[in-house]
Amino acid sequence: MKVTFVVGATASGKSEWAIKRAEACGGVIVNCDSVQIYTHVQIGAAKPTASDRHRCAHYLFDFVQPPNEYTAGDYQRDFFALMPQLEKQGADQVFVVGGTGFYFQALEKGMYSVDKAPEELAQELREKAGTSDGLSELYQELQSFDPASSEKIHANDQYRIVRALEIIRTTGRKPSDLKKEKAAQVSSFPYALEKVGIHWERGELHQRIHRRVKTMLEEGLIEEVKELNKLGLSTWAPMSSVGYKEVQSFLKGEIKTMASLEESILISTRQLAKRQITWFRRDPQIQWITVS
RNA sequence: GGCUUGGUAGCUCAGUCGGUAGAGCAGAGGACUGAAAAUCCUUGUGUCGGCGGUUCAAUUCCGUCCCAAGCCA
Repeated sequence: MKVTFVVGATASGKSEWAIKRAEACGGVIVNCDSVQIYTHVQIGAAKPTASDRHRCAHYLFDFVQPPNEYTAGDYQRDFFALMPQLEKQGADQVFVVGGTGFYFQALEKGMYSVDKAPEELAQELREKAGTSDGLSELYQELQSFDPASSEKIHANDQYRIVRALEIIRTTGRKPSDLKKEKAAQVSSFPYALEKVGIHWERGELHQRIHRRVKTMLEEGLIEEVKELNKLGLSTWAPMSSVGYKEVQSFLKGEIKTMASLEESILISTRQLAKRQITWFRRDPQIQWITVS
């Protein structure tokens, strides 16, 4: 079975490209986008439409129900559970499509397994990291337990400091050692792999993003967020993704006008695209193509 | 037409009691092992509206003109 990673920035046309190819060779599409895995978020997530899904089989879309949240580890497990099924069904070409570099990395390089940190611990660490004194204490703790990790993590990076200490306190191991051990294992990706990236000149990409954002607003993104809020999902993970968080601010009155709502979604989307490009740029195995 | 307040980085603005300027945002570049559409780092020379004057020196003071907003006619 052959696997093709289809990567690129948001709005680059990855899905369309992959669907065409899949149609042509009887392949299937597997999602690799950290928002499109969730149910309920529809317009802002830019999921494939019903008619797209008739064109070829789609997997790992639209299946994580609230209030569940999902991680790269979950994704990796679900992916490798799915593949034998696809093989049994006779699929011989799988297109893994999305913009979440971290998830692609989880597939290719694996994830070292650690027990989940107890919720109370996570809570405690997060609270402490919220104050600047607390944060620098935590950072010092990290420095003394695992200097190698602390060198790679910036003192302001709350999120990574908390995560590293979760691992240290629950397993007693150094994250840098876990990483080293994992890297030493020769666990290569078990399928024939090719990587394709959809490339756009920056200005053209920005135009595509502009069109997409306008369309999302026209199709009722604001209504969608209101509905999700009614269901009590205002703090659910996908609600802090691009588009959703800006509409939340708009509904709270922090963003005053439609024009500035559109502008701030545009800015966030461009920034997301830039981060995605930075992520994929460092992988020399990606074959960049242009489409028109 | 008169008065007032402004005109400083792409945008919003700070500042220089005269020695040619800095923040936030945007932009650009980067990091990334269970929230990743998240989180974090690096990066700021621009006729300081134009033209004159005073001065060793003007973006800063003075004059004048232009532009914008407000008030009065």
